[in-house]
Amino acid sequence: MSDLLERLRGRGWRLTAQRRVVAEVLDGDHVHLTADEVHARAVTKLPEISRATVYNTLGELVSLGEVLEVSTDRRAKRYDPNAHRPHHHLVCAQCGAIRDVHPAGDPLSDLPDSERFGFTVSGVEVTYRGVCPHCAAA
Amino acid sequence: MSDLLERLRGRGWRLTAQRRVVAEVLDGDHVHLTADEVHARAVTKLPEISRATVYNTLGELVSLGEVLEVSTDRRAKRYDPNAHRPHHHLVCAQCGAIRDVHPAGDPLSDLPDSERFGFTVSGVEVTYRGVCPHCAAA
DNA sequence: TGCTTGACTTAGACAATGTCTATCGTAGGA
DNA sequence: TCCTACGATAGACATTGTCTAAGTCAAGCA
Repeated sequence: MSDLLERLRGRGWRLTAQRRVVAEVLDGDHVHLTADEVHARAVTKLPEISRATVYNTLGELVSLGEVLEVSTDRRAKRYDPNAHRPHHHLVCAQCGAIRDVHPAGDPLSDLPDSERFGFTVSGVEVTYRGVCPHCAAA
Repeated sequence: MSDLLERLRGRGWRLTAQRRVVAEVLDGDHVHLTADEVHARAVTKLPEISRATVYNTLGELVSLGEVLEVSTDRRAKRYDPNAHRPHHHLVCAQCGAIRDVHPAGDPLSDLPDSERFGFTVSGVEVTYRGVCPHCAAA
């Protein structure tokens, strides 16, 4: 994580306590947190941190490419610190659990020119839907 | 569209003026409308239709499998009347335009068991991102 | 070390989207 | 035609995210 802080510093970031805390939260073992969850965890470390700051900081991390935004449902964006390895997501339709997955093949190459309608296609997101073992057992 | 109305009737739907109007709007040539856009168009045909009714009706159409929910951004769900032919979506990152696309290959078969983590995988959504010709020219 | 400055943070209002509830209306069967 | 359960309605409410104006502070510089 100090890697991340150093990288950010190198990009001209002012290193404030709030930003440090947000980075720490994302570095924990819980992945795919919502902005609100990030805020909740950040508050336990720095009670006076505001919601706007968390949103701002997450937005900055995303635009710097350090964190990915994931939109697997309409409820809330989730933030995926695993930005440096391309991957897709597998989502439980019942409990919302998310796993990173690495399918074979490249969906981009599956889209022929005739299906691109003149678009400059730059990326693709794949979301698998299913039921996780825990929900299936219940 | 009368097809659709007949199908719905066959499923025990009560055929009200409001539901008829929502179905008509979806049957128009504009695809991928948001709930709000559907409401706006419905109001021109039936001024007293309420927002809740549009939401309810769309939700019912979705659960009946007559319409697909599409979530290409965090702004709003969109409703895709093209539910009977499997397809994916190509979205302009600038203006939000959406096209239906039919890529080759089947992403489901690209996900090996070792990457399923015990999930029962039932579906997959693929969203291509890019810039449409119109925005590229601007 | 002690200023200065502009970037950062804050609280809270606001906006957009969607959901819920209590009440009223009506489609369709008897 | 009348009844009744299902559907529609208005509007409050919830959630998520954005914006603004004012205060605060990290980092560079003397």
